[in-house]
Amino acid sequence: MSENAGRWLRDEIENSILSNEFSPGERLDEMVLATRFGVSRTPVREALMQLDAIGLIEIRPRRGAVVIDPGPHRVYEMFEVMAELEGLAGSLAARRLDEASREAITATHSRCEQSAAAGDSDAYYYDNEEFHKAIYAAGRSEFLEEQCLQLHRRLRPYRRLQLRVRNRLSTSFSEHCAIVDAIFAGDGDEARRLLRTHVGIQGERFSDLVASMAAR
Amino acid sequence: MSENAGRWLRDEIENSILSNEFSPGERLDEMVLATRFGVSRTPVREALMQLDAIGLIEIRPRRGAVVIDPGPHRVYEMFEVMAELEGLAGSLAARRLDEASREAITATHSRCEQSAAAGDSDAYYYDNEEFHKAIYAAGRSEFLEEQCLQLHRRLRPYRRLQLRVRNRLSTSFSEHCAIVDAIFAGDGDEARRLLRTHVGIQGERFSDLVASMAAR
DNA sequence: GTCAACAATCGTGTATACAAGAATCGCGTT
DNA sequence: AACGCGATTCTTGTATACACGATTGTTGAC
Repeated sequence: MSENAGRWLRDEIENSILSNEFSPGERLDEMVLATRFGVSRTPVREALMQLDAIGLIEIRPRRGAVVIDPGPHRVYEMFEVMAELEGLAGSLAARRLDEASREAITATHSRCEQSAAAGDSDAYYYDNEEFHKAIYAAGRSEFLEEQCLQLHRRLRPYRRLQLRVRNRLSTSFSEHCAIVDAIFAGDGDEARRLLRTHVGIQGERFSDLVASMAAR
Repeated sequence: MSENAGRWLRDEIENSILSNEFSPGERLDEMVLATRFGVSRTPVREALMQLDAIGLIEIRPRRGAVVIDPGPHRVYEMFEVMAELEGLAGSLAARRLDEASREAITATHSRCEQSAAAGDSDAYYYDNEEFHKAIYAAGRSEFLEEQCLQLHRRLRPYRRLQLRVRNRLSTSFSEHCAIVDAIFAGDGDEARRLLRTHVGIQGERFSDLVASMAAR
């Protein structure tokens, strides 16, 4: 456990929410959490306050905390913003690319290629994350990178669902190829455009998302 | 005071930080805050946890909380992200504009015109905020609107400094005019482009920002 | 039988007490 | 006189106790 219980609990509960162990709408009882993690209510409350500030849960005064249920429309909005931020990261990456970032992108990109070829969607899920993180880092904007990582984290469960859709693996990878080309060519505008459409969910992909969310 | 002390304190301390009453780097002593606001340490700690989660302060384990000092470079990065988000809001606004939003934009825009004509930079500062908020709202994306408002809030002190720069008022207003035209014409791409350059700080405006930050 | 009002219970909000690590100050040594 | 080491003090981290509002269950009246 981390050196202070509050911080540790925050991560612990956050992971439980993002891995769907606590379902959206579920009530989070302070005493239950406290006994479950073997601490008093104080650090539990501090963790909940932080999760409320981040927007993962909602604390209604005197009525306890519940896991926020974004709903399909809001998830769509979040992907829309994510697409925009990733687009910016990509355009910055194209302009500021250095040797280390280039290698990081190449390495994660080829790992994606292998997973896609193997049809291993779980492996691709992980490699895809690393690929995108490499692009965030290549943009050389700490604030942007943090924002991207945070949103990426929140959207993780939905992204996972998305990947299970038919043909998504090969489609995703071929989009990656074009993105890498644009970044390596220093074409910021093209990288931005490609990343926006890659990350955003338009047309039938939105129905896919809704369907997979309803399936839970 | 709000119905619970923690929430109230969070807003109170947040405002104190954003209005520069607590300077960047300053140490926030729990007992001092508690006695100052007439409460115990418990709600103070809860407020601090939330501010830490938002990114306004940093709580170093066992060593207390300090107000984060972004530094010019990080502020630049934040404006860069803000520009991107506002660009998205503008493009959405252009596509989804309805009568109510159109009127809100028109109203705030004309208030900006009056303040700019009067050379009243304090009034313009406020009207400008409302104008931008009207655009966020017109985009019809709750999540995006929230993100915009939060970043806008955090950048408020620096924005204020910016406005004092010579000629900025009239320049800003003429940019507003073009933005309004693009949105009302339904030209999302143009609105996006104009807002990006309007909000972003490039070239000499970055030096202006650094200079005004150093002046504090 | 249904609805409303009241009471009991449960859970959150706040204060306080205690424990433990960090910072500080003083003393001793070189 | 300067530096290092130790004790003291101060502040944070956690637990517990208490108070108050919300929720729920029960009883009574219509």
